[in-house]
Amino acid sequence: MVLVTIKDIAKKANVSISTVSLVLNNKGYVSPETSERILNIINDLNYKPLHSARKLATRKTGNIGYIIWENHFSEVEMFYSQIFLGMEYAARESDYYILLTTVKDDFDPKTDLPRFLKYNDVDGVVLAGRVPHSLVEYLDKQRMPFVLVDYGIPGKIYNSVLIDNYNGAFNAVESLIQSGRKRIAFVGGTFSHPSIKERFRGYKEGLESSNLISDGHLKKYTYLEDAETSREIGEKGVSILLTEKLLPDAIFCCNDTTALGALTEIQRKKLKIPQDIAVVGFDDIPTAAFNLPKLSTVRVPKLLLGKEAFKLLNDVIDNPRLPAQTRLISTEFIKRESS
Amino acid sequence: MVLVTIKDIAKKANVSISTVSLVLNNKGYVSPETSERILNIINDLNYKPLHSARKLATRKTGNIGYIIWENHFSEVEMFYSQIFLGMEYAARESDYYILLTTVKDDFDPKTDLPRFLKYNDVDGVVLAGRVPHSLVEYLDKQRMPFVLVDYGIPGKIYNSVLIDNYNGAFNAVESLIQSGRKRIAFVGGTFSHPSIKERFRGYKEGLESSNLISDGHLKKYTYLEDAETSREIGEKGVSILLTEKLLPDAIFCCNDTTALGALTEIQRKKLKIPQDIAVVGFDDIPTAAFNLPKLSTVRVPKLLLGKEAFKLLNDVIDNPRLPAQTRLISTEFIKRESS
DNA sequence: AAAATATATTAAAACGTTTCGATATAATAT
DNA sequence: ATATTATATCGAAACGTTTTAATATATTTT
Repeated sequence: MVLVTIKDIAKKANVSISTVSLVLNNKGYVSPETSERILNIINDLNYKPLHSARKLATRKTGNIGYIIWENHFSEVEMFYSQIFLGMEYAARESDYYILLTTVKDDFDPKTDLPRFLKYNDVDGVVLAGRVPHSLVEYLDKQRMPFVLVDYGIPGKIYNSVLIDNYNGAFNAVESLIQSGRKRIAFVGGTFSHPSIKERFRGYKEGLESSNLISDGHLKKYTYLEDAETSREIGEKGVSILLTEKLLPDAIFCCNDTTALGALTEIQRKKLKIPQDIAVVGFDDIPTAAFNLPKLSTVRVPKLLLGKEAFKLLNDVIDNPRLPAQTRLISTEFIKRESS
Repeated sequence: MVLVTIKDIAKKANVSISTVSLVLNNKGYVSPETSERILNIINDLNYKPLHSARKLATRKTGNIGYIIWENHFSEVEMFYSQIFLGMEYAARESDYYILLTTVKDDFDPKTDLPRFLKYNDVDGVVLAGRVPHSLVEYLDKQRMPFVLVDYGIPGKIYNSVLIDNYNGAFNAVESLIQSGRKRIAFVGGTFSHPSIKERFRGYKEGLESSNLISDGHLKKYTYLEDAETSREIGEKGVSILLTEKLLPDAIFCCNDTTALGALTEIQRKKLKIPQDIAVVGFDDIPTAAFNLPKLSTVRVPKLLLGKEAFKLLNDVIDNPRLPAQTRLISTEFIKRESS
């Protein structure tokens, strides 16, 4: 079972190697008859161009890297794995392979560079979620094409695919208001993350647009902690919010993980969901639909995020000096049992 | 910023290309002085051999594939992603890259072959968890080196890395017995999966070894459903088990996902965990530690599974005609709040 | 002292592609 | 009728490695 090469095809078709190559990449002029004959032979012999040879000749690697923070990958939520899957689906239509790797929190470009960057084995990189700024700067300096997904660095403009967090939050709050809620609280972590900031802004302006934001509202009904989001933050946030004389009648959480914690704590305090307090999350992670009660949330189309990131990266690779652009992906409010 | 090639190194070191290649792969005879000189220059110029050129010359792809069933990747649990991460860690010490892809449930080798197999872009493959038998047969026929992780096909012997499910279950049951439980039930799904079968066997023999398995015990206290494991199965199983006159005082679930469902249902029935009923799961998925109550479980070292799979696959690639072998990975019982 | 072996280095071929001219013919414009 | 352009094909170089066989010198064995 020896390898079938382009030479074999050329010989059998009575043409030169160049001609076969031309039909393979459909470039240049090849007569329809020749082309078809070659194509048939390629098919008959089940010929597949050797990746490494091809890549050597074209001086491309044919790979793109996908980098996420280690904690994000190991964590309960599948958020970033779903984005990866979206990329992988998109990649299937291309001839790129995707190399997934994680970076540690205390990443240092000097020593911790992912292998595929160290050895120049990728043509571009997608960075998902919170990611070391030093890594982004490194890529920028090396002129390695890259795209950020669901993250941004304040003051910098990079190619990125972002969730429309503002409108997602705005709409969710609007829905709560429409179902009669008056005292809508906010619980959130990682306030340094731009996405969370935007969700907070959407929450605030949602309230403002209905004149529901009295003096001191935010002071009373906001719990913000600058730590990685977790169920614990949700639990802690709720337990503090419930010390107010006038209890909140709804809680908008910065994401589902936090919201799940909030649900637990509310139940522990023997309050009814959604009768006493409604809860809404953000992201629509799988657990959200399985929890009891089922969590209302803002759905983020994760596969689509991955697909768009892949497409944008391709554009950047093909045209590296294009000015940086941002593509906004819109969300959808999913009403379940908790609101 | 042009590419530094082996030629540049050779020129600067006043040696031939061959010599540089020899030190690069430390093969053959090169004097220590020359070797060091070359190494220094390589370092100074930050030379990295071009992957594609190297792979073209050695007729290897430098990639290995990681295939999992699509549902396993998209699901709540991170089980198979953790195995992937273990492989990725191991791969970092090698010069392999790992290509992750998913296959659909109704996979057909004729049409759905992963791209890296279709185009011969991998040197070997790791298959994790339940996986289409037709795919395994295809790989076998093609003499593509492969390793199964956490799965086996009845009647076939393939290279595989398996969890010691039997002893894990046996020990878990033993621990329940030691804490005084007498009527230990079993709840499980996907009975066609060999791992689950083994867990059941460990459960059964654990009971037998303490003479706790009276006539009709299994009939009364076993709930088996041949569907993909889920929280629902846990809930359903418990709700049925709780119709017995003599309630079980412990439930051993085939995995954590099922156990989480069991917990929910027990709480819904207003029974106390672990006072009335103890619950033990299997796998130790991240959620297990965050749930309320925290789930006792049998920890499966997922990173290690990945690492061992990678190592075994390397052995198989280097020596394809070795008889198939199975490596068993042992587990650890983790006692938390639910038992 | 000659033969055999170990050490050190190299030239050149090979790996399987793509691509750049060059060449030849056919079709169209002048 | 000639010049120009479009169509079709190909030879050869290039991409950056590894590897085989050859050569040369140094060391050891007989």
